[in-house]
Amino acid sequence: MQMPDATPEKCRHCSLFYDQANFCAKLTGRELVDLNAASQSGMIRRGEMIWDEVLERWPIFAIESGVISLQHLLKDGRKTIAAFFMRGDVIDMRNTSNRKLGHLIALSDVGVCRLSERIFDRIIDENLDARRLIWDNLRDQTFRAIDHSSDLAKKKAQEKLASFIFECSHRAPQAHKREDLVDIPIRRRDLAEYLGMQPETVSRCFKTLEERRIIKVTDLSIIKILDLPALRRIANGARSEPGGVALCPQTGYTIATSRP
Amino acid sequence: MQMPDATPEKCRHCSLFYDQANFCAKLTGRELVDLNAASQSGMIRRGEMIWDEVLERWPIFAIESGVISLQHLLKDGRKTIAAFFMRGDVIDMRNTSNRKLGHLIALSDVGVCRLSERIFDRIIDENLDARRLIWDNLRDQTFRAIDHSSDLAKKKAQEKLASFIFECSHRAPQAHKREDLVDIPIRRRDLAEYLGMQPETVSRCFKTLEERRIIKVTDLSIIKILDLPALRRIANGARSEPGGVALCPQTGYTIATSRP
DNA sequence: CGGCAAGTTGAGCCAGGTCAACTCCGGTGG
DNA sequence: CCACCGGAGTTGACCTGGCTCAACTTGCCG
Repeated sequence: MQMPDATPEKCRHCSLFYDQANFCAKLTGRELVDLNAASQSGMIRRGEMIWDEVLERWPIFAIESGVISLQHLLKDGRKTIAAFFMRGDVIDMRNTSNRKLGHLIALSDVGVCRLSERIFDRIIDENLDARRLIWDNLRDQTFRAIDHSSDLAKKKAQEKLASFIFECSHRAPQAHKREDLVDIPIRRRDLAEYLGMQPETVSRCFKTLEERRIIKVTDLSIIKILDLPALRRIANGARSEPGGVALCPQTGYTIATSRP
Repeated sequence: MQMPDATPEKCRHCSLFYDQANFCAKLTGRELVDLNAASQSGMIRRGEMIWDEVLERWPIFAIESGVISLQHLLKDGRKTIAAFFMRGDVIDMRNTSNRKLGHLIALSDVGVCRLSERIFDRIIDENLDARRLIWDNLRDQTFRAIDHSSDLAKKKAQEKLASFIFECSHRAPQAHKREDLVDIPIRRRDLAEYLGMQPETVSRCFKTLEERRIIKVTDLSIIKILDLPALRRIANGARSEPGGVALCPQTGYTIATSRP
């Protein structure tokens, strides 16, 4: 960016380049040119998966648009969406054991930029800003996954759905965002698989939330939050009493300070 | 290690130092001395939590022994163990949003080494091996969390338990490990919270697996695997038919190659 | 306008949550 | 040494949230 004229043609049309919070925006002109020369961008259509052979050749890639999912398939056909990745996520699939994790399947049409392993590593080595950003992104992925685990573990169907609405809201691109409108970027059935429930149950939960005047489902992909505090309470698992209950009802642990 | 004599006293008794797969083993003598001088090791007893103030001061630490958990508490008192960390894990809790994630609570007596943020960053910047290792560790944490999510999402109680046994087996320190003996480092109730089920259900599942001659529970913390293939099948969700069913029973997706 | 995939609604059922009683253990104090 | 206690784990009986299966509606695309 110190040399805007040198910006590769491809990158000039890529949203990753213009969003300051993304990897490409942190690169110097030279780095961008090098990375771009050795990388390739492409489009994956909804339902397509990234084959292992492709991953072998291009284990690192950035999502430019759309949603891609990491799916597990159980032997008897049950399917789970274990995580999904959106614009700005950089996915590093080196390390064979990780690749056994599941299949990368696009949940919508997805724009990806496959990065050259060699150049990527070189940039990570040399460019502190870029390294920090990648590191933060990976840590975000970690904590997001951990968060999701805890949603799945103990929450009821409605609570999971409420959490999911907030997750969508937080992860949506910052631009043109309205507080009360949330975009659901994936289909109901995928949503169900992500939350570990049945499409029927998802449908029923949306209905209940609408009946309780907490949300309004405008069209299938956009919901409007009518009562944010209520939705937040549900997401946080406040079961019946809206307020008044002690926040930390001593669940058996003797919580003491850890000696420093 | 180029200068073994310079090895700090503390480190000479620390298991992290001797295990080649751990961070400290990758450091040069000088780095180890510097890091050690600015760090402090300590012990956290079971049930104690790491307070936010301590985390503020020491956001990065390595686990030397024991098991520490990241717990969420729902408003109505339900509790979840979202993840747990064991020997060799390096936890980086910088970035405020992550800290809202939950509480770090020891599930057993835990030895930690709190690392100086400054020196840690310096080493990461300078030492390629160390950086790679930390990066891999973080990526492991990510994929482990994702894996765990998918366990929670679609698996039945027994299947989750089977998966958990394998998780314990994989994560156990490499040394003195026998193929068929698995150490369960946490209590039943914590296990239940990790797997999103009730202690009663955990107990019942262990019983069923014993009755089916798949495992043997020697004492509460050690189980012996009697029929590994069967256990693996259960963990992978092969519902009834042990074999013969098609592995990928086309569940609706048109799976096509992604254009490279 | 037909055809197909996605989503919704309804009815019935069961895995696992819930509650209560009981056992087993290690620590403590008389 | 034994009686007592409290916390962890187990067992049993019951009940319910959400899964299942099937029929229906809606929306999209050629």
